[in-house]
Amino acid sequence: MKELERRLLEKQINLTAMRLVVLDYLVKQTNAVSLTDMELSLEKTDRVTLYRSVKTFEEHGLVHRIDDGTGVTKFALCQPACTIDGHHDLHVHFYCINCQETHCLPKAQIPEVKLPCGYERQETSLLVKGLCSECKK
Amino acid sequence: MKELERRLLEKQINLTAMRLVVLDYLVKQTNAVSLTDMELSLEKTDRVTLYRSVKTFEEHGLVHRIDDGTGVTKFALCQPACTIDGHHDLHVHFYCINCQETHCLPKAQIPEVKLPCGYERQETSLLVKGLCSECKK
DNA sequence: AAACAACTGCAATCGTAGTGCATTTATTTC
DNA sequence: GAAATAAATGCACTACGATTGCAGTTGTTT
Repeated sequence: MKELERRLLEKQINLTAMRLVVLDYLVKQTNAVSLTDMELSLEKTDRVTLYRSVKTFEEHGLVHRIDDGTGVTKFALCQPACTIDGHHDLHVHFYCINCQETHCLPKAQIPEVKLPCGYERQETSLLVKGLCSECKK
Repeated sequence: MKELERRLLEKQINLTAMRLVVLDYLVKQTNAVSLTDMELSLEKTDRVTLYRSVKTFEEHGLVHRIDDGTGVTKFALCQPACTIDGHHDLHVHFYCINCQETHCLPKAQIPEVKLPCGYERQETSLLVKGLCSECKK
């Protein structure tokens, strides 16, 4: 359990029982999860508390939010490079239209995009929809 | 006005007064628009009818939906290549965090992305957030 | 003109995001 | 260690976009 505490402190997030539970849940996931996913999986938790816990995590660079086009925001743990100063990981996200799961593809980096003159980039997100390797079989 | 009618018929969309009004509005926009935008701009229109009109347009490859991360779906006219069989245009979308407008960048094509083994791509979307050329000044 | 299909508009529902506030828990200060 | 203060939590409630059901309307076909 010390590992979880270390991860929170490392990002300057105060330790609470709730946050440890949420982080514990997140590290066990292989997919991005929604608030509803968390709410259903974690007993006796309040949705708003989850909402704010995850928001805190996001602000401190511990998780990132993923918009997979379903209209429901999902969350996943960040790579270590993300800090309170910003999310520095530029990986692709994949949404499987069959199993409806959303994965991070850390090995697929978002390529450079040429913007029209005068435009300034601050964030980039790339979402691929299709069939994941499991559903493709 | 014949031009608008032609565009609908070309995509096998039945002509109605409502649809002509919606299409007329869309061709005049330089940004992607939300249902609420349309609702406020077009007098005496019902949100649901707009919803269904745009949905029909989308299904017939006349408009595409854009998820700009704001949680509100936006719509914009497609390039001619889009048909009832799918949307074939792979341009980048840009969301300006200052003016909060969303543009299509037809000249910025989405680069090829290498997926992990076994994954099958069906759609790709790329969103850049930052400052548009107007707001950068 | 009757029959049918397509379209429209109102009412209502659903689900997620988000806020306000009172209570609890943790931390600091004396 | 107790009071004061700050942070975190949980409940109630609001806001809003997306979507469906259904009845009424319009348009088409025969």
